[in-house]
Amino acid sequence: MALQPSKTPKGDRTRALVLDTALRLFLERGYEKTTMRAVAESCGVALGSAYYYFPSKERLIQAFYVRTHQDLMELSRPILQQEDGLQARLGGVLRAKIKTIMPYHAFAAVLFRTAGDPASPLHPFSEESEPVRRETIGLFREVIDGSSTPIPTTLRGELPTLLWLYHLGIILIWIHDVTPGCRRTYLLIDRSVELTVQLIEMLRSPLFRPVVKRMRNLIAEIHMGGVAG
Amino acid sequence: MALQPSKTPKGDRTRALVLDTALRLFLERGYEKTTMRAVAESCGVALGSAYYYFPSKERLIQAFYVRTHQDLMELSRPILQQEDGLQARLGGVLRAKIKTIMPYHAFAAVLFRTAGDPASPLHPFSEESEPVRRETIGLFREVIDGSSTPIPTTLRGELPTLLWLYHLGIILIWIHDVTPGCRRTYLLIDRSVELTVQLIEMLRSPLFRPVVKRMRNLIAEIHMGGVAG
DNA sequence: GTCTATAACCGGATAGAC
DNA sequence: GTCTATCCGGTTATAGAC
Repeated sequence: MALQPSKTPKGDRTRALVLDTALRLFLERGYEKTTMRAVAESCGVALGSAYYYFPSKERLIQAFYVRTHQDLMELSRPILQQEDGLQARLGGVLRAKIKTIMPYHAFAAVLFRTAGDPASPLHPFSEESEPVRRETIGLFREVIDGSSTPIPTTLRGELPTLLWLYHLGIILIWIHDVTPGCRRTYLLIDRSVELTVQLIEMLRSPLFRPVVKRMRNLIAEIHMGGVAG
Repeated sequence: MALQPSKTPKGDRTRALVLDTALRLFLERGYEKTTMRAVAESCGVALGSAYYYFPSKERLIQAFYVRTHQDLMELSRPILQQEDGLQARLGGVLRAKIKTIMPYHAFAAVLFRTAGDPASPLHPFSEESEPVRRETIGLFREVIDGSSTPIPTTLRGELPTLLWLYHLGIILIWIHDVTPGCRRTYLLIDRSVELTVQLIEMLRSPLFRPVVKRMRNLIAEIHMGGVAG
């Protein structure tokens, strides 16, 4: 995670205090309006101390990613134990993802705006995001592997990464969703999961052999370029 | 374009001067390292004057979008006049797009990092981007309409927007492309255009009627939510 | 070596005089 | 429409305390 805990218990406590305070203030007044000075003051440490633990304001966001990711992993476990249809597994995990980030919807825009910036340590394809990305892709592999629905073997290797990209798309839509309770996002999850499962089932037909093969080559090319690699 | 040129010729000149200087400095030393003070100093106006024309540093980027977009429209005209196969038309326009933005590859990251931020006036789905977006989607409509390749009628309405999204994906890959001359991006354009055309042709089969219908509903849902609407 | 605190620095943005 | 002066907040330097 590269967010190395400090060496002493005291440091750990201070670190957690700063992070909790920051996330709370982000929720209360948004990211931009929360100054580092306010975070430090609000939890009774000096500005320099906050920077000792978090080298930049952005790093506080990374901690947020890690935190909600852990929530997702926990929420997913019972789902993957109980369900065995692909549709229920995939839909369950996606709904769980939205559930974990829902409290932060008000300032989600800022949290995810680095998504397009390869220079930022926070964008989903970056080195720093690698552990979380790997785990999430692994989660989608589990979604597939534990499912009773037969998967086209030619696509089995790539599918987890594709589903991860798909889940990024859902998050993008959630960011823009203004319906109460983000109903629309949940609706879109249901609809698109249905469609996705239908497509996956179709792709098993030998009719699609050439198209699937071409897709695989394309995905392999993209991987070589470093994206999602 | 909402980048209203000012009423007086003098203002016009100053405005253009600031913009040209800014883009030049962005090219020379990158976006982050170009300070507004440097832009102002470098073209002999006061800092406040630069801000009189561009209310924020970000707005200079918007001017860049508009400029390269105009380049694309011009480059596309001869292509669409000469080619009539879908593959040649789509591929030609996408290669032209990359050509127009290629000089800015070094700082492309920054230019496009707002892609995920709904709060920014610059992200592709925003109100301010609407004119450019509408024109670009129109360009893709022309790509389809003037093509000799038959298009599944059920998808004809949505296809331009889908192609526009696909072109955003290509740009995302280009941003991350480190191969000399961005060879990989051009290769991926060729490969993915081939695949896309093949998929479009397949979707004409009545076999796909239910899937296509479901896709249409899904896209309509997303439109209603405001994304790409 | 681990942590805290204070005082700058730097650059984006704004106010208000002319 | 152009300027100067100033604010504001992220970030950094540094001096020391434990």
